[in-house]
Amino acid sequence: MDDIDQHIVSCLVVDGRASFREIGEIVGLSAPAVKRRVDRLQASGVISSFTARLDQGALGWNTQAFVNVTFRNNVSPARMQEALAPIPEVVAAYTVSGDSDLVVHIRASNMQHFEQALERLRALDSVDRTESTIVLSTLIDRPSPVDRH
Amino acid sequence: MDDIDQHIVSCLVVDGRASFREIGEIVGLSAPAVKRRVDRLQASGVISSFTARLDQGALGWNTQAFVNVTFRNNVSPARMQEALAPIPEVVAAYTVSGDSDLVVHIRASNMQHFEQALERLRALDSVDRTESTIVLSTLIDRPSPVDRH
DNA sequence: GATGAAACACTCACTGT
DNA sequence: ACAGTGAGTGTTTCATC
Repeated sequence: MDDIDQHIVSCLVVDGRASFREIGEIVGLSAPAVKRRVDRLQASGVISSFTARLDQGALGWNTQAFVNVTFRNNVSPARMQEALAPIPEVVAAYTVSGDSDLVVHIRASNMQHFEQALERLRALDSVDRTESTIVLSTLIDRPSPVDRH
Repeated sequence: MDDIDQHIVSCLVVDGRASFREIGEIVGLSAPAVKRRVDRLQASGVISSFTARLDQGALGWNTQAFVNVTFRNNVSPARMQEALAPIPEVVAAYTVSGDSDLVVHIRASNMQHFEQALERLRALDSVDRTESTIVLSTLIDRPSPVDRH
């Protein structure tokens, strides 16, 4: 992972469908050389996948919330992940330090739909309390930077 | 935005670099027909961009937190967005209903780096109080579903 | 890492429905 | 309005140096 790799990755974050030749021109490499590096970056897991970013508002998923979950007893992160993965409305989940044990980011089409998803959450074993923070609007939502730090 | 569009979009979420011919085979269309639809989906904003998803842990950005921000006075979302955009550590920001006014998702390379970013946040005009929730581990982080709801 | 060549994909204008 | 076809161009992907 040298400077050129970093440059290639930042190109692909900006445009995930950029051609290898195009990237090569920017970073000063031939297309096959870029391909080999991208293949290596994917194999090593630095690039986990390529995806289309959607404007969720543009197709109906207008309701989102952060749900702080508190457990009754100790639950392993692995078991919690298993339990959350089947709920499609859960787009992200993090174990956290602080008042609650888990922060779950939920996306739904509307409040009724959100309530359904929340009920599925609350029905999970060991869930003691949930506290929802409804999102009013998304100000920023972007990939994290690749830059050196 | 019919069923075929939805199918195409879900293909592109799974693999953002899939070829139009490949997608066409799955959804039962020719490559040019798929391209025309993808172009239209981008123009209409349903697909906002294509990007590489990175494993942030794999290159050093191991610290993340949710910061609940409370304002002293009323601040317009637009002005808040302007103020937050230049801070690279801010990967997401939402106005919310509840105890605080804003939830800011911050990613940094370590605690010291996070503290720097937090100080930049706290230095913004009209920021009254911040309350940070440190993320211990990421259980789930995935694109939201495209399915009908 | 570069080059060259073959296979493949993209993209256009055009045609048909 | 939308899908398919065909042709020209550009891109990917090898093997080789």
